[in-house]
Amino acid sequence: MAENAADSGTTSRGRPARPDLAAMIVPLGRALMAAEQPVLDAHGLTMWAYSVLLHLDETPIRTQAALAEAIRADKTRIIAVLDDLESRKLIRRRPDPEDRRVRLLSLTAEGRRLRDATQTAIQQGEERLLAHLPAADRAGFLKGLRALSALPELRR
Amino acid sequence: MAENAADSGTTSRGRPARPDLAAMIVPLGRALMAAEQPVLDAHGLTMWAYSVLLHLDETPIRTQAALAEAIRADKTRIIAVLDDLESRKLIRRRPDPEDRRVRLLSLTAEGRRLRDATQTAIQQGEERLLAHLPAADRAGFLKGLRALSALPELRR
DNA sequence: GCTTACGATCTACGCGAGCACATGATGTGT
DNA sequence: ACACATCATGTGCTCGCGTAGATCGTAAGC
Repeated sequence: MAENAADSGTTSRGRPARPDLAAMIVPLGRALMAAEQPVLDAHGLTMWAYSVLLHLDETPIRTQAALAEAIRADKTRIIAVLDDLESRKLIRRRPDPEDRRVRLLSLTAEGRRLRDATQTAIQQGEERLLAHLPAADRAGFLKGLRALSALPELRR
Repeated sequence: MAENAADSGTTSRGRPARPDLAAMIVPLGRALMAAEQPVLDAHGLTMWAYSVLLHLDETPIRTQAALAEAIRADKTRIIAVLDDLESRKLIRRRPDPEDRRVRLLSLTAEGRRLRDATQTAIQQGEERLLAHLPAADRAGFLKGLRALSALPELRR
């Protein structure tokens, strides 16, 4: 069918049939972050703090360096974030009795509550956006997005 | 069906059924840009320069400020980029006879050639990624992505 | 015990990006 | 003519971030 060239991404002669993926995805990411910002502000969290809360009890995180890498933050930058979260009793940070060099990080009940409340609010905003898509496109988009996110090629 | 809760984004009790969109899209965008970088280097273009070439004859751009806004760049930053592109004869920049304050920007033939070559190379890389998706998901992903990119809510 | 390795922390440096303001050339309204 | 707006451009400030190196406490191997 005539769509074949478009499906493969380029027409037979030169000019591509779609914008670059990055040219669509990067601005979309920017817009999503901008939409998140007021929600985060309302919950008293920075992006980094929110990232920390999100990742904290997903995978058992042992070292702060590991956490920093997981959320793609600099390990020197994460410290102030953790200090703040700890002082607000959202996370716990105490020396591992097994190896007192490492600080064991864990969410407090309050931290978990705040994370859930924030994430719910954020995803409600996202749902309003997704509502603009026809159901089929929306499902396909999410499925494709999750699959791409899981690709090891993009992990690093 | 059991998928309904997941489709609406949250389960009945609290914890969401999917990662935040931004948490998937932003890293994906980063990865795509990282994948683009070597290609751009090979073609002697920066991101900004490539953005300029991409946008230049899509919409009739009159002022440099308009171009800057279109590619979401700072209008003071774009000048050096234009200087470089002009000195390499990839774009033309000359005063509008109608209004000699504005500089009319246009792609040269060589600029168009370089843009096409670069974009083709970039999209080939993207296609290798998309190839990991089942055809149905891939089509749905692209369709959803294009629809979301076109949403006016995200435009600004 | 000594040496080496590792984790957390701090400080200093540099880069890239956005923002605000100034300037010079040019248009436009009165 | 004069006041004001607009465009391109330059300059300097500030932020956020990443990198590198130093320090301190702690482990682990010899």
